[in-house]
Amino acid sequence: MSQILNEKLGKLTKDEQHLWALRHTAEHILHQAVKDLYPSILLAMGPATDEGFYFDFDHSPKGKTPVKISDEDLPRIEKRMQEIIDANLPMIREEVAPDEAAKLFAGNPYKMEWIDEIKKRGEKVTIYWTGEPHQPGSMVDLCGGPHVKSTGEVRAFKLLSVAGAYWHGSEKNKMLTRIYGTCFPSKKELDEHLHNLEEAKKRDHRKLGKELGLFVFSDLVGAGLPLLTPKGATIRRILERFIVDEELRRGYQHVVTPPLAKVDLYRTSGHYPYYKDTMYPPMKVDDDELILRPMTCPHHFMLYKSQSRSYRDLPVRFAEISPQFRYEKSGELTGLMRVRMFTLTDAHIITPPKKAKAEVLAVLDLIDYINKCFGLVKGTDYRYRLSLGDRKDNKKYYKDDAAWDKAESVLREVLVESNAPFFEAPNEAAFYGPKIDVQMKNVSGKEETAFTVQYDFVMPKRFDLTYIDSDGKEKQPVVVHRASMGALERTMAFLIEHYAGAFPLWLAPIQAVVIPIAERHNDGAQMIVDALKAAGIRVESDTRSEPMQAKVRDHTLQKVPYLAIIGDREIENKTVSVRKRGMRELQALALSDFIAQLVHEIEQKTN
RNA sequence: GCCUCCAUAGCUCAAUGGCAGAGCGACGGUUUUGUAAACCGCUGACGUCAGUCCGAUUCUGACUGGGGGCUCCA
Repeated sequence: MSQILNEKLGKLTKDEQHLWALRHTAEHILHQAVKDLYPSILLAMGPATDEGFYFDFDHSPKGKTPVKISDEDLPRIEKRMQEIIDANLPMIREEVAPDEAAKLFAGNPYKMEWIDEIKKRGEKVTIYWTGEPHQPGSMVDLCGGPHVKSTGEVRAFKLLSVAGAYWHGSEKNKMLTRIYGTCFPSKKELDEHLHNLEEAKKRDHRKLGKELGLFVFSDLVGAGLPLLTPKGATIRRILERFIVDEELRRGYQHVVTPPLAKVDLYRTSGHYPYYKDTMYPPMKVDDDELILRPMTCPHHFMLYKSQSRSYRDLPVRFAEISPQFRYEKSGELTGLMRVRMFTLTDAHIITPPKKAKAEVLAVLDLIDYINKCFGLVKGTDYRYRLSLGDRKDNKKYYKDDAAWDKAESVLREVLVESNAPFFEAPNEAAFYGPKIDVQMKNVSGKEETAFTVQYDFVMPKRFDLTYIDSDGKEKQPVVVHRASMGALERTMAFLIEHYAGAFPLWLAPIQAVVIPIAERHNDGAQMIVDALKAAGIRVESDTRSEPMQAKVRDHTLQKVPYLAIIGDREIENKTVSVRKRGMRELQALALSDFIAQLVHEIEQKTN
């Protein structure tokens, strides 16, 4: 642990190291303040982070009356922190023998657990004093640092929120109280950071989804079950058509299979024991048990098995816009990001092992193409995660060490060869094999898997998938599972946030609004609408009895890409006055030129 | 699921242990307008179920839904 930290610190610039030390110190000031205000509380642990710092407290130690800390208490804690800062206490490092440390932290099981570990390694314990060592009123904590010299150097900090967090991150352990805060070298930088957080909230897909009328939720329908409005459904339809067309172009065959099946299908696949908790309970129908599908793979395997397959037919690439159902825990649901019924742009590529690598490469190429169309930049907007298994964990992962080694090295080679920025994540694989995940950050900086490519050597065995090779012998293929455009719900959430609701023309649910200035221009406006519709443009006219300024304002707020104003002048000159989103100056265009411009822009998929 | 906070009209927000108020929207009318909000009128809400109280939108609890986290995940 400390080794990893040291490596990380070694790579930081001087300024970054200073920031790290400041945040670490702020964290000590926090727990000192909390201990002052709530003497019965126990310190667990807390780090400095890229965004600030946090600390976990046990608010209800054994034998003590539990205390409750809520957001309302933060100002009080901040005030106490400021007093500690004003006192300008020194931060003093000391190395002590584990047994001596044990005396200092007697009665704190969290610290003792840590000290025991250090003792087992035969190392000394590094502690930090806030104030003079071993003096009454001085605070001490187990900590490797680094810190600034004294608390007075912390000039700009803010506590942000209170949260629950499990000790060691395991839901089997006790839930502790976590306090998040942040800290910067100057007030100005802190304010800037807080301002950025506010700005980020404005592009939250849940807020924009409501403001732009893209989707809603209903208490009666249920949590995690979004209803797409006509506008939201339009975006979804564009995405579907786009991905289906692109996949057909790239040699996929699109199929349709039912979103429910017998439970036995999932027993055969082996999904059932792994996914039971997130699957909806079986429905008894006559003598069968049916289940809403949590994934599509077995359906596609049944299609594959419906006839004998020759090596000449392989790879077979079955794709589907596939609704699937997972009972996510209530606390995990978030807008369109995480829902209980989602639509995966799914496919299963069944291929001889030796062609698997080329197939994975082709999938990465497709993903890069899709992201390019979305204006997403590799490395900044998304990065790859090589999600690996754990040979020791036979419960979570199918046991076949040689197959895992092979599969992981194939995926790693693909990433290296395609020059993709990636990082490796142990213990993130599917139970049937390793994956390459395309990771994107949402508006609050949380990283989620957007798209995925998985190498599967287990299902072919389970389902006895075979093909006849050129030597006439029956062989076993491997399966590449992939979601090229991920789950449409989640992808929409990412796109809403990425574009801040100002969709490029090809994705905009309403591409243009024609605005007649007065009632006598309504017919003229309708002619323009008809012409644009004939060219395939999603257009509406706004014939409300409102001033033109009001109409311009409304559609500007709705982030409509193009407004076309029609009045006496335009009708006389046979033009339209075009106002493009985000542009001040207007363009007077012949109708045919306007249409040509729109059609071109849609084809280019540019902004 | 767990910790914590929240829930007032279609939306954004007030107020209150004793008959809930505004702006926008919707609706009806007047107006027919030159690039980010015309005018008049009218409509409309205390999430659900219990409890405390003479009386609950307000206090308590449960449920439902939502936010911030944890766990989990496409």
